[in-house]
Amino acid sequence: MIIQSEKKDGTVGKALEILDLVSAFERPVRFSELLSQSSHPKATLYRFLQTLTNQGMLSYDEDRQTYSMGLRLVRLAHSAWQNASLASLAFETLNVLEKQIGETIHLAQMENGQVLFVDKRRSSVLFETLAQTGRVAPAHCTGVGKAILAYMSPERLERALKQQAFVPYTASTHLNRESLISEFEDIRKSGVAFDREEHEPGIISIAAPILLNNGRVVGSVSIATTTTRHTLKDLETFKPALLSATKELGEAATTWQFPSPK
Amino acid sequence: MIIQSEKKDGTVGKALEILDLVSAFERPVRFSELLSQSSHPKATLYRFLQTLTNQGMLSYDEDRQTYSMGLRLVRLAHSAWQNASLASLAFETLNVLEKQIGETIHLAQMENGQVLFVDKRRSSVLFETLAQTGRVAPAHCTGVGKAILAYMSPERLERALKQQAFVPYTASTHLNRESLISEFEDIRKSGVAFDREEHEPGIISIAAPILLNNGRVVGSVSIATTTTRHTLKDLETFKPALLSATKELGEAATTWQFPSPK
DNA sequence: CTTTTTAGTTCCAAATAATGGAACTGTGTT
DNA sequence: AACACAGTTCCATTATTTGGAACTAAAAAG
Repeated sequence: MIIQSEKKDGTVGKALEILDLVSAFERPVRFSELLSQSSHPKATLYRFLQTLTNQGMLSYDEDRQTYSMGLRLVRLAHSAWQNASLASLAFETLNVLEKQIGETIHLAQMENGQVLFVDKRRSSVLFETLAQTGRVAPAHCTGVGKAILAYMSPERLERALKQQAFVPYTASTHLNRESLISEFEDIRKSGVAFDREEHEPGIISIAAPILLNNGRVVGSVSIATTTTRHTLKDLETFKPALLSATKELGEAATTWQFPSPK
Repeated sequence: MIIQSEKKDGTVGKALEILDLVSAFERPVRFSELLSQSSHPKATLYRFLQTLTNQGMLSYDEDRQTYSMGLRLVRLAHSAWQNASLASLAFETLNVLEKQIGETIHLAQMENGQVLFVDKRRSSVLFETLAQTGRVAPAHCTGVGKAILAYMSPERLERALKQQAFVPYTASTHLNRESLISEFEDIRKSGVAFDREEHEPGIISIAAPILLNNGRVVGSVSIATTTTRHTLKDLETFKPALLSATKELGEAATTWQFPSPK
């Protein structure tokens, strides 16, 4: 879905590419399945899988001869989540917002042109959005994604747009760069981005960027609901609470010296 | 704390070692700090950090010149957590147990000789244990750890014991292999392991292994509390509920063909 | 303001590790 | 028993990693 950056990072880059490959299957996968999806020769792929398994980045089921993602990733990711994501910083603010709003709340950051959810609060168990912590979604068709894109520097934006595949998830999904960009001015004017069922039918959201003092955008927060429960107009009423939360987060991120993305 | 397995896995292994190194700092870290902790020459370490940053496994803060863990790990770990951990499998069972017991519940698996928490339910916010999802703890001084060790095959156990550093966290922590092993027979006889303030003063727990039909242990569940709220005797009363939950999980894991660790 | 120290970055020939075609092994199938 | 197929090992060739040293930029000392 996402157009991969074709950087040359030697052996390490290739190995990590294989992690992405295994991850894409979302289930235990056989050697031959991976081989058919990979450009590497048999022996090369085999050796990579051995190394990664050995290292705990993958796990191998001997009985079924299948590879899946390894638990070492869970350990390493905990560290990332704690020390390099907005999640720890935002914990209390999201608690407050959650209580105040009573709808599903997402905290997202950009990762390689995609939206990465680093926290999620689900007030109602009656509906599930696709998002969970650690999950990714396309940027071009989500509230959180558009809220971030609209505030990016031209260079960052250019890089991010190149990574968008503009997959048409629903009838209202932006289908190309121009259509998407045309929305940005409105977003900057109002300070919020709406997801008008662009990713999932029946799911709408309002999202706002988290901005550092220097103007750089580091992430975004969204309030999501279903069309059966609320209209876009209803979401508008959450705007003050949302903006107050994102303002607080922006200040916290600045104070805590959260890295400004270039 | 953990004795690293000194396997030679070429460039990829070395790169991943550096991820562990950065992770160990638990905060953004400068090049020179890493250099002093690493056996690599300056230029080599420098190149590794570049590659890993480039790949999103680390993130680099240009202003402060510090490295932290990268968000790509969070994305990859989501996949691991969903498809290769007991967490998805155990979700409902833990929900039930949580309601039934009203104490903190942990779901753990082994990762490189350490206990890795793959889910945690905190019924009371009044006390915090060190455990969170993705966090690791030593095996030799935790209920979840001992419950797993006691049921391991001799070969697995030997490997795991070699990785124990026997750090004395409290006065009751097992200080050597023999002391630890001497407890295993009791654990197997009763089916549960107790943490008698061996990891954190004031924190006790009862834990039980999750066993596949073929007898292999894949993880464990614990119920933890504080000494101010309960005694070890009180924990004993949770035993039936705990064992019923782990039995259910063992059956589920067998049915769903959860990989048997060798 | 100049010198010195320290931290981070680049370079390149030598050393080492990755590569992949082909041969091999083991399991299941006709 | 012969075959097909998935997975594994081998090893000479090729390409990448390696790290000492030189370099640059920024900070501290004089």
